[in-house]
Amino acid sequence: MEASSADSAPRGGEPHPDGKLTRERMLACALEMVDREGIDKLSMRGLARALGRDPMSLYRHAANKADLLDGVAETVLAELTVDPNDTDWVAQLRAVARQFRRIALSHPHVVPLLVTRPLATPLALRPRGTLRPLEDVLALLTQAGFSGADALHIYRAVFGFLNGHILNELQEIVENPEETDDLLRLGLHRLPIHEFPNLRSLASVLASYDGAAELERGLDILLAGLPTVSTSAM
Amino acid sequence: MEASSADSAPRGGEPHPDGKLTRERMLACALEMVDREGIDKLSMRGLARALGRDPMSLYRHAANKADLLDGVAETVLAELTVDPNDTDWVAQLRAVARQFRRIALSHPHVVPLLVTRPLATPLALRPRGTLRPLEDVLALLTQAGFSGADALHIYRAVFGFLNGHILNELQEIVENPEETDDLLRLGLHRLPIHEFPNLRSLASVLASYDGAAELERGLDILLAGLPTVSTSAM
DNA sequence: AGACTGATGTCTACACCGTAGGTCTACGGA
DNA sequence: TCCGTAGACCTACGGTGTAGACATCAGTCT
Repeated sequence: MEASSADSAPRGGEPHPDGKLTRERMLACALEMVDREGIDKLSMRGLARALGRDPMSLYRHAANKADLLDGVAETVLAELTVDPNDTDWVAQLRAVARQFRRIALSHPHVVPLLVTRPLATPLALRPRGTLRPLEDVLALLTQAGFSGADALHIYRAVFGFLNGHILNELQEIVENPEETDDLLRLGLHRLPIHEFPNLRSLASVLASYDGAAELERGLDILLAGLPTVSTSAM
Repeated sequence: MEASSADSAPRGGEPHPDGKLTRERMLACALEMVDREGIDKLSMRGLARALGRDPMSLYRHAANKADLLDGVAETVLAELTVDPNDTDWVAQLRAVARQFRRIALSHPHVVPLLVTRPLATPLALRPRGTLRPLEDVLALLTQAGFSGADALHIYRAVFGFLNGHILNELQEIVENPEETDDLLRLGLHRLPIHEFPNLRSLASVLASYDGAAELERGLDILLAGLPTVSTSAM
């Protein structure tokens, strides 16, 4: 008996960790694997191996692999909390934005899921945890006196910008981190000089990218510009 | 001879279209398939079938499947043209933005590639066609009198916003297009009323989303705000 | 002319994948 | 006591990406 159960969970994690397998445990483990090795290294079989279970048991807690990925995205997004009762809506949105950035940076491999999964699913069918921030921001803004339409508009502007920003920030990858010369560090020396003169000349600027500052400046522009245009154009 | 060649390319497209298989032809076919059925329905074998070739021949023109996907993204992005000599940089950026939106909307299934692929590759190793718009925008802005650093900053702001916007716009999916009632059309009736009151009450606003207008308003805010902050904060 | 070389296409094979369908077990309520 | 149901497991099927060996052929050099 022990032989067969040991055989059914041969490699990796504990053979039978303890107690039952819950959706949370499964998602937590999946998140850990994605954080470590990236999305496309996550397989149902590999996840089951890490949990010490049979691959098929996962389907008790997730309908699909797609559903599992949705769950991972939801888990990460659940770290984001919005206080709909804050009376200073600008400050609250800033706080949310900083939070969002921090979460994205600490789970960079999940970001593709965050931006990509909603493209496949109509709003109302998305995992509920995903809709929570939307609902809460709407509450925040209507309590601040905005109409529903304007609230939605502001939500879209802020989160659109936020998604764009973290996509930008996560693209800053240094090729040879140990190099001291910026041009070599970024690998820009391979670009033909006559084809990409501007890009090459920006090596030092590219190397000193400051994501946090960039986010703040974007928010400055956005939050300053938003209320002035919001009602007039709709 | 004919028998064996017909056997090697059994289903789908022409058996041996004509002439050689080029990278362009392969990418064009791949793009077509992605546009039709989405990214994850694209397999090397399926693509080969559609081309009437052996799956392995694809590897003469793409190192990987990843490389092939990069190629598809590059192909699409190549439709984007920037005129670096336009003396009105604001107008030119607006034109680029509208172009970008149009391209993204006509290849919605490629958008995940566009926003996601650069996350894996350091700037200098990205497909050249992908860097072309960046270089050209930098040229446009430095010719307009901006410093390199400011030019880069503006590029990031605009394209970050652009990415965010189209991610937003592509999320607008109606569940039952034939329904007339907005709440049902969007499927919002499934959301528990007491948990998502704000969201549910916005059915009509959600249903009348106008992407083009939204883009213009965002550009208004961004382009108005950008020059005023650009040098002062760096 | 003949040999060599490199690009291109083809075939086979391998390890891995997602998951349909069925079975075994344990348990809680009737 | 019996049944229903939830959880876990096993087997099996039809796919996947791609390594590695081989075939074909155009061109180039001798």
